Amino acid sequence: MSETLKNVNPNVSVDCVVFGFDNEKLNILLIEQKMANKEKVQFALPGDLIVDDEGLDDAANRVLSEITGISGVFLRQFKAFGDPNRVSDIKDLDWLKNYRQNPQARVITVAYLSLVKMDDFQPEASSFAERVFWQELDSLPSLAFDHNQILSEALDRLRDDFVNHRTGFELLPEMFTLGQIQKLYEIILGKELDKRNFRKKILKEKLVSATNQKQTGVLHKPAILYTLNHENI
Amino acid sequence: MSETLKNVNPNVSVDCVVFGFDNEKLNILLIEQKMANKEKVQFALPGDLIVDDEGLDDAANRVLSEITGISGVFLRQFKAFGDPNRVSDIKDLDWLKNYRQNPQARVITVAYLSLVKMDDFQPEASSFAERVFWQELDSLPSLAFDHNQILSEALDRLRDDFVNHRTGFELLPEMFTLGQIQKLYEIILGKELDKRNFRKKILKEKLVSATNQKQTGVLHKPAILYTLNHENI
DNA sequence: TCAAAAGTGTTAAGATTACACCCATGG
DNA sequence: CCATGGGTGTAATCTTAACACTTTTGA
Repeated sequence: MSETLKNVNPNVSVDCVVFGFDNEKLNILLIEQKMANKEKVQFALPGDLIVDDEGLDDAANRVLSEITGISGVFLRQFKAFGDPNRVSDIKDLDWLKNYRQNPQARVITVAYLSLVKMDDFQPEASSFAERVFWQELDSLPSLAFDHNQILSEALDRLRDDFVNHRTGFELLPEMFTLGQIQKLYEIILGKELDKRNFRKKILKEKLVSATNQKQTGVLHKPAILYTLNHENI
Repeated sequence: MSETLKNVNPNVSVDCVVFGFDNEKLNILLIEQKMANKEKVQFALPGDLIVDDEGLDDAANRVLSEITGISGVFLRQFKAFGDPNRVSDIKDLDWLKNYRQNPQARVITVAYLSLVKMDDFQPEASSFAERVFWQELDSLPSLAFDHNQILSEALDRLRDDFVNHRTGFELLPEMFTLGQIQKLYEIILGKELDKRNFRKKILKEKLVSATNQKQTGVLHKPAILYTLNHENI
């Protein structure tokens, strides 16, 4: 570890909640902690202490990249978590003793949120991660620290941003069908939508433009392919 | 100062953006820094380092109370600010040397937001505040650190919360007229609203109930007084 | 009688919701 | 010929926006 060189701030960390979309379900990027005692292994969000000459946004990008190999995603700050006991649960003690100079230090974490296409990224574990993997959101394990709580608040915020601030379109392929974009909405919002009403709305808002191409090789009527209208998002 | 006793965390502070409503304008609670050299005095948001056994929300309430005497307000976290140079501007050096054990320490601040009725609070300066006062939002001075930026983001968030999450009704007196509530909206949103449409909407949403009382002593047709419907907010 | 804010309805346009059938393709 | 998802329109309801005159009071 290069922590001694980098002048780590012992009191402030960042944690990254990266949602991944695979056209079917929402997933969440988790790490398995690297521990000598296999019984003490836990799952966690990728996150680590910041270093003293970087901003919070930079720290979030660096940490995500160092632990999971994922870089170039848009990470958005959503909340700071600062319960004085958030890193003093007995379950987390072994990990802290292994990886923190001062395991008792109180740590405030600034949580970041992102939503990506799973296909675009090949997570590779490094640093204190034994393994990095995508976990389906509807079968989440219990996580280290207060990471279940952070994740739950992240999901609320993700949905809010998706409807109110039109984020999330970057999840679509270059060309896509109206069925695909509807499915994206349904998965993120966790509910079904009316096909005709959905199409009317998307087309009226001019979020997408039809190309002159169609799907091929599908076992049903091929759909018209659309592209994003970046100006109107 | 009791900082040495309280085990202050040198790296994390809270700052409180308290908006005050006086039925006419939006104001903001500022302090004037206590400094021997009167030429170095600056205005700032009330804020200070956290201590190590309190949560962030608790810290915000404590700090606001210690510096300004104001307590019992609902403070809502809205963003962490962590630019590595946010407390290293030359203009802030004298204050830091006077009041911080380690003036070079990098400080991440967690910013809180509140909106109160000015009449309900009598700010009283203590700690490093020479003076505490309400400043009209449309004639803001230049502030210490990055406090102008924090304030600007707080205002965006205040407006967003006001329309989307129905906060702010606590600013009304026990009984109020529809004209008063409309003015509240107009001041916070910074724009005029149509009287008939506004009334229709407020009444349809059942946010308020008419009482059988009216204004007295006004130089115009007396208005019906309303109370809040707390269930529907 | 004047000034000041209260109070009041209608219309047009746009947005939202509910709902059912035929179409084109590959297997 | 069948299974699959693609594609389409209408009517009812609700929401939003624009707009002007009369009322009640105290000075």
